[in-house]
Amino acid sequence: MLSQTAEYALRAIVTIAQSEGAGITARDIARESQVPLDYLSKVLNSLARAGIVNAQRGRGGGFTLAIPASTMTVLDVVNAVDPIRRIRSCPLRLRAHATRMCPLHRKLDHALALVEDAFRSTAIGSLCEDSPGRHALCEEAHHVAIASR
Amino acid sequence: MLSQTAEYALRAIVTIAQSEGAGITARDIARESQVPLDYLSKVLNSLARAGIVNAQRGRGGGFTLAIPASTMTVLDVVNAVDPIRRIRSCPLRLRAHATRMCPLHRKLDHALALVEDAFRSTAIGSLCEDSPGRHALCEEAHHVAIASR
DNA sequence: CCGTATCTGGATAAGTTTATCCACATATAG
DNA sequence: CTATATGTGGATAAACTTATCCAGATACGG
Repeated sequence: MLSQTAEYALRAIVTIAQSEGAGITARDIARESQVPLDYLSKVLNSLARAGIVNAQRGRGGGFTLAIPASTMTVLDVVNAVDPIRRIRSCPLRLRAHATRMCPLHRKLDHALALVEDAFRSTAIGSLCEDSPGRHALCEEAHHVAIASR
Repeated sequence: MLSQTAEYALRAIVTIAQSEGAGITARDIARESQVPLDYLSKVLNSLARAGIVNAQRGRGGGFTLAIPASTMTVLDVVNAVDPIRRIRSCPLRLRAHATRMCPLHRKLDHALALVEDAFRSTAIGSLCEDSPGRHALCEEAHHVAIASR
């Protein structure tokens, strides 16, 4: 549902947010978030142009958040690289479909709205807090990794 | 968010559902739902193999729903052509990310769950009912179409 | 000023989705 | 039985996304 690019962008943002504001290089982000460096560079570039992160070139450079993690939302990040496109008019563009297709597209747009709302109400900062004992996903991944050896 | 293929499949299903159970040819579905015929054929084929529709070859043939419109859900159709893939384990597959990436993926999966629920709770039949006065999308599309002349 | 670390961005390739073309199988009407 | 309408499916192309490579610009440390 989410593009690979958006997934990478979110991983990168979380990694930057967790670097304690000190700045972190693309190379380190790539390693920590398991994203191919060269592709990540493009993504980070998009985020910089969107004003989501600050890029600092040269020795000692790297990336920092341009917006506080407590304020920046998942939606901000997703929209910067791969905007959620709400369905605002019938793709068929025919009045005749007012009673035939549009109930469908209203439903689909409603689902998009749910996602948009969920993303908008989730601050990046809230993804960086330690909440011990509730790490279901990664625990499971760990077991799977072991099982598949 | 939804693939073009899923959008086409849903349009096709709604069109079949509205054909009053008499059966409708791929050509007619393509015309009514504004989907390229040759591509639609593949999609209909997938739906047939998934048991969503019945295909009847030869003269007088066409497609009918294999499940009542009141029972078939949007999720059934979407999953037949382009399944919603929930995030059941951390894509990074590292225990070290239990506290660093997984809060993100839990959130993303939660959004997927919202969409899945919305799709599962919407029967195709409910998209075929006339509900006069609430056709915002197509009305707007009509205006846009006029304005862009 | 020099050397190196870093981001920037163009070029290209690989992979996936979407679209098109067309020969063939199948069923019905007459 | 023949002619025609229809779905099936393989081959191919076009478009888009994702990935890789690498030369260049920029900034800092010494």
